[in-house]
Amino acid sequence: MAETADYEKSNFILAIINKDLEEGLNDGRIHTRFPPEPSGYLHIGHAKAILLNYSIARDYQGKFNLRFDDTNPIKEDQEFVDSILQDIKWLGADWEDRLFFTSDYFDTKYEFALRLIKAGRAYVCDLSPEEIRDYRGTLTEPGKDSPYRNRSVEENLDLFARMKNGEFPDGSRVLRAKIDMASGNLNMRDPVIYRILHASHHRTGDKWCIYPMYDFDHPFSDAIEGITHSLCSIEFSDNRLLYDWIVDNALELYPEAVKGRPRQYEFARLNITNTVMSKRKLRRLVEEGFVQGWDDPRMPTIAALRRRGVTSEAVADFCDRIGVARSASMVDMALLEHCIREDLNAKAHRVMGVLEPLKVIITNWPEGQVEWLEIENLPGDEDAGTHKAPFAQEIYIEQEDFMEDPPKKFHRLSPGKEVRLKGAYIIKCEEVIKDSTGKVVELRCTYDPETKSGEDNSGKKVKGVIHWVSVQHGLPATVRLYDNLFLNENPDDADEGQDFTDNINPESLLVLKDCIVEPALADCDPESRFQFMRKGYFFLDPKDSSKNNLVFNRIVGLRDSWAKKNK
RNA sequence: UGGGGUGUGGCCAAGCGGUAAGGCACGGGACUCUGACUCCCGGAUUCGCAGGUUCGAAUCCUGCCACCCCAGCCA
Repeated sequence: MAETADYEKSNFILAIINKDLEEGLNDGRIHTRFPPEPSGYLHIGHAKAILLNYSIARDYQGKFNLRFDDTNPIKEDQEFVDSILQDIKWLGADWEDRLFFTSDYFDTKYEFALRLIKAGRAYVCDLSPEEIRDYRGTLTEPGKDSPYRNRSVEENLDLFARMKNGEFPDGSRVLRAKIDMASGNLNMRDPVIYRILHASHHRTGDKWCIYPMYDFDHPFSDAIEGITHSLCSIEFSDNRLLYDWIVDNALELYPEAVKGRPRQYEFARLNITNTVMSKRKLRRLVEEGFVQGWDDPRMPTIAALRRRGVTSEAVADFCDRIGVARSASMVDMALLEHCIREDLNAKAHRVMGVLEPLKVIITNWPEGQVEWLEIENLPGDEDAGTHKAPFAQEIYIEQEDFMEDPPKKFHRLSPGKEVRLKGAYIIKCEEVIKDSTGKVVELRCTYDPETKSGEDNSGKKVKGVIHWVSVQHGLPATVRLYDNLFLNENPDDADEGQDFTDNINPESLLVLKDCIVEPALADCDPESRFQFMRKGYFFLDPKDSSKNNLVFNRIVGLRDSWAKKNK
């Protein structure tokens, strides 16, 4: 679990909230929201936004809404609503009874549009999409007024009603806010606020053939719900001027519909090294088969993290530690891994699993004898109890724990040397058996009966302790080792003519099919995480694992200073 | 002379005029029946750069520089 920070959590948004509270804004109410569009899967960058909004509401005794921004039926689907709901629940952000859809307010929004028209602040424009773009001007040149800008209120009302009634084809007309075609802020150059879309909506069906645009819809929805602090990412900074324009107009023209004045604040979106976060890129990875799906454990999606075995507590701790600021940043993947290890170290029971087995025969062990040894579930935590592991004449150890010709400071097994088997005895390597190609296939060792774990009176001191599993009792398992999906810290750093997909790590997934795990894992809770001692943290794959076909995902490896030193 | 932002150690990030928090990463050491965990110790004379104001500046002012975002009838 996350430790409580020994310093005051501080960021610019909390500072704003504290100041607002001091000044008595919004009658002291704090109300946030998370507004996903149901058009894709959530990733860890969304988790940052969700947890930020949720924790602010929680910490200030405020409220947190979940509102789907479903204004574009062409891209949206119930399937995504379902997955998003599941992800947010998993993260622990509780919207209580405030699950909304922006489409719930389509009628109110239509009325608001009518009022804008009547106030002479919106007009129906017949320009084609290309013409609208041309009239908009460029970054450095002002735009020019649409020839339809000064239609009469009556004509606008009539045309807008006919748009709504489905009399015009898609793209033929739009409703625009009348603001300023010369504004330096492109969003203010008479933005489109309604477009014609003869598309069936996942919630409203065929009721509408005009749909509001985000810039019109979002601020108004915030105002309707009584949101006080509308947090979004930096790229919406330029939209804030329009956001305020809409809210001002709502307050003036439709006060009975709104519950206050929401303010928009922007913070930097999350980037993490060696992965990608944009919906477009994630979609390509899935559609072009670079990964096996949205929940492939190598993906940064919430679904993938969950499937991999990462806990929501670790994700929350991570989001807490990265902070909230406005500068573009790229957080080191090592921090996420650290948060995962810290969480799992405290709760994952220790078991033994041999990933790449090498058979060892204890020559002086009584044939057929089996001794059930006690293994602590969580060293240092007696309440976690123990479990039993069978020790017998034939065991497996890790191939890499034996070296015929070891380097200095190799604390494991080698010819004539001793090592302790975790929780069992000290053994000595007497003989190395090889196949015709010279590959080591078996070790003959002797054990010292005086060295039983916990009852060792031999006075022997060995540096190395290795894990093992009884051949006779071990359970076969498949283990999937995951590594960064991308070789580069920034996957977009690609050579001329290449793109991020050329930086994919060919070894991001390593499947080991001949692993052996201790029998205690036979009936384990599929929801629990384990530490395979000296190997890392593992989780039963929820999709592919079954009683007779154990499949473990490595959530994250252990820190390994030996491997690092020998790089 | 378009608009909006951002620049604090390798990566995040506090700081808001009183003399550089914290975390990750990294290096060194201790401990260890997980080369894990844990525990110590180490690091910015300096806050994009240059001037200025001040007894005193990362914090205020001026001017530069670098980088990010915006020209969907996407969100």
